[in-house]
Amino acid sequence: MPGRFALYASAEQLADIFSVQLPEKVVPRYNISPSQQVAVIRNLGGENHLDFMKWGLVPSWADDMAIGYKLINARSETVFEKNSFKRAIRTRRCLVPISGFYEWQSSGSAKTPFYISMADNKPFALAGIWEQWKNPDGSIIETCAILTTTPNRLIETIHDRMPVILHPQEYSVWLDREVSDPATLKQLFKPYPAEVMTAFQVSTIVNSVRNDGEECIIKVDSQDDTGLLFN
DNA sequence: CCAGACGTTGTT
DNA sequence: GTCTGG
DNA sequence: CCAGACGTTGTT
DNA sequence: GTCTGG
Repeated sequence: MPGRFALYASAEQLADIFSVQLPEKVVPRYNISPSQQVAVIRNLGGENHLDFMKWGLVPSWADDMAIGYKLINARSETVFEKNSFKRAIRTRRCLVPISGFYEWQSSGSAKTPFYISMADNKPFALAGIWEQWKNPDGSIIETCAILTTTPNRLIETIHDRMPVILHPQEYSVWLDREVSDPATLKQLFKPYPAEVMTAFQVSTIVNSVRNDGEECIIKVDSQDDTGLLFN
């Protein structure tokens, strides 16, 4: 997956880490869901830009935007082969800056949300692709999706997939529109090292997209989903 | 050739 | 637009 | 990803 | 159960 993430870094922090020119003001978000506007970083004209677009990729040939609800993730193993992604992966790649993401651990019918981030709590980048779709009214809609891969040793205890997280030294090649060679890009599709990441259980408050407060990332004890009420 | 799909996750 | 299935 | 709807007619 | 909305 993931199907939910958070971004609460300051514009200054993002400018520093992602070499973004004139970052727009980024409002802290703790529960970013599919179909919502997300921040992405693209390289346009040799400079990195921070833009906002809808999460859920709508290919140029789509009849309507509904398909975007399905295309929030792209498997890195097959992204060069799938009709919906093959054009974007070659020439329209982006970084999706986040503070952390959520994964739900299934046990029988129970689903327990976990918040996963870097141990140093710094923002990092997911590998993303983006598209343009022409609305019948003539407007251009920009959308994006994130790549997934196999989990690392930390995340495999929670879930069987994780997003492709890029190392800072990989940002420039990922954003370089001159690069389109699958072999080169596939080298980036590996699980991020578990040693520098951390995960903890959070309240099911995050289950509802209507909740976008800091309480989404408050740690709760195992077996105690009501942590917020009693802490 | 044309028609129809184009995706992932999770669950069975 | 491009691929798969029939 | 999860939550919530799943519908039409008629009226405003 | 399945689709849509967020």
